[in-house]
Amino acid sequence: MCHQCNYDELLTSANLEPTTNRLHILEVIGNNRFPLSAGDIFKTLGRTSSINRVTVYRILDRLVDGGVVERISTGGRAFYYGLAPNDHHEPHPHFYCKRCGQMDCLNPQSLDVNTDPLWKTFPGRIDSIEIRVDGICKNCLRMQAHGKT
Amino acid sequence: MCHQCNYDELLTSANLEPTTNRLHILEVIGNNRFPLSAGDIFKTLGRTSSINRVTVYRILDRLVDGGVVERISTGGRAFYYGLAPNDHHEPHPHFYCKRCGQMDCLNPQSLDVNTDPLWKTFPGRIDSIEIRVDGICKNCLRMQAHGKT
DNA sequence: CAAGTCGATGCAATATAGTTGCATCGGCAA
DNA sequence: TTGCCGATGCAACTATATTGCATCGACTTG
Repeated sequence: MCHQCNYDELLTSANLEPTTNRLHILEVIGNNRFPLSAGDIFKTLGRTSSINRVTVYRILDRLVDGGVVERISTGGRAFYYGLAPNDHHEPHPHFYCKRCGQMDCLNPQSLDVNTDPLWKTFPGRIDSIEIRVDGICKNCLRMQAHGKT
Repeated sequence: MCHQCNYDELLTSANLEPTTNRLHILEVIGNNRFPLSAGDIFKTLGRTSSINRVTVYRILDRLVDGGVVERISTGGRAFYYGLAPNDHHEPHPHFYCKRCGQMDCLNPQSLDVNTDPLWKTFPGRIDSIEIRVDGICKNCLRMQAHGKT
């Protein structure tokens, strides 16, 4: 959830016209405290407005290109999307529950990573570093313990 | 490339019969110095033997379940597979070139990660931590510079 | 205003990666 | 011999994402 980001501004500063659809998508992503898949976003939007599935994909591509939104790979098949790191959002690792597919944001401090050696020695261009923790979330563990697998 | 791993042994110690197909797949993965996608593996095998696409997927699943092979997510759509960390193979981060799709193994020392805070505070079960660096590889950068985009 | 241009969007078709259901084959045990 | 079982193959299917082409509406230019 982000009370500090002005979505309209985020869009224009990425050279993207703030169309209704784009704002809607950005709001859905920004108002969520964990990353969502394109499908999730499509379903959420479908409840209130009418938008084409393809448009969702296309807008997500543009948002990612513009650096407004971050594309996160899961241990599963779909990509997830969250607000890209900016003044209000530190980069942070994610947790992916292999059982329920839920993806969560971890505290930026929960992993202490020193990337200096990499930047000094790597011969190509580095755009981003993604850290994902895979496992079973608290909820699924509890259900499993109760035999409700 | 692994001269130290005995693939047959790796399989049996994971309670998997060392069938020809399994050995072939494990060899392809182990003899490669960077992770491969299921499609890559299928194509490689197809040159010398005849194996079904589905069998490749199924064997890969078993190998991952058995902890012999590691499933790595890319910035792209397919999973990649490499030998799982063992006595001869330290866990290490990977680099994914967004241009050519090539995935590379990075030196285990290239990133210095302290996971202690996470293990202490995380309420669920942690199975693995995946670190991926995305960007453009040396080769693609060079081609770009020469205008051969 | 008419004509042209362009980005945003929609719809249908297609591509890609992976999965499922069911049949068969070969080895091994009863 | 018979029955069982895991490994494999084949075809169909699913989920996710992408492409091609048409349309619409805002804006520009004459």
